[in-house]
Amino acid sequence: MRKIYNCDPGCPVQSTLQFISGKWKTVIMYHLFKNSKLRFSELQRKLPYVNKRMLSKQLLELEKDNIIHKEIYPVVPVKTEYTLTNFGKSFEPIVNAMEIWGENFNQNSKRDH
Amino acid sequence: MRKIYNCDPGCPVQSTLQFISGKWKTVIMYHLFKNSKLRFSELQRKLPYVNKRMLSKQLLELEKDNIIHKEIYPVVPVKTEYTLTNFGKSFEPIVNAMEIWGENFNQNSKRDH
DNA sequence: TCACTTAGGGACTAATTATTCACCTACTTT
DNA sequence: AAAGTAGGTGAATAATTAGTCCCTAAGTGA
Repeated sequence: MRKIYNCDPGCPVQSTLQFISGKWKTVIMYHLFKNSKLRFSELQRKLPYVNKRMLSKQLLELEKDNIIHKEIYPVVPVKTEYTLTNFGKSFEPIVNAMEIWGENFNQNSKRDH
Repeated sequence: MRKIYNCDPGCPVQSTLQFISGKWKTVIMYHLFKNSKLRFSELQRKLPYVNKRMLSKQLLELEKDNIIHKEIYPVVPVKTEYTLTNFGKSFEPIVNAMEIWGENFNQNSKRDH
């Protein structure tokens, strides 16, 4: 279980971190911003370094926090689809800023090498 | 030791996370953006829920990653000052976005209650 | 009938992070 | 001489995260 820190009322960054701290959450959200709808196996392919147990756990937490929505289709074999909720979408500026920073960094690393 | 994940080359968010994941890093950076220069004890006061061992470790990592700069004044008792490097400052859009999101969230929580 | 499919869950262990607590330096104040 | 100060560090422990391996459901195709 995640511990929710009793944030210093003056610290908005802390409030934000409650939801998105964790190593994979923003990455998952990033892929959902890019694709809007992804199946479990598609997410697995996009995050090959995260094993499925972990991925599953992170998705559960994101769902519990109402950041993503899971739709289960009772077909065989079963199919699931994950989408961002409106609440989840409110994190877009943050994920965007992270994306931009990372792209820049990757560019510079390539050049400097 | 932090593990640096061999990022999927296509995942800029991962690149970003290498530097700022961790529970307190962005909070520390946030305070340094607000104040530009802070002593160890001032940071302690701003993050009362983080003990100083942890604070010290996070500061060390941030310094190692060249995100902050530490200036030691050899007076008695010793005095230190932390500032953001230029590299550290490049994270401003991210920390800003987190600040804005958190402020909004705090506002809404207040209203909804 | 056997194997294969997708999307996980359960039990367990390993690795990493966070936290506590006591201790240090080198001088100043009481 | 004892206590206080700022800014830490080391050892030990607690808590959290990550990873492995095996299991299930309910068809489909060979």
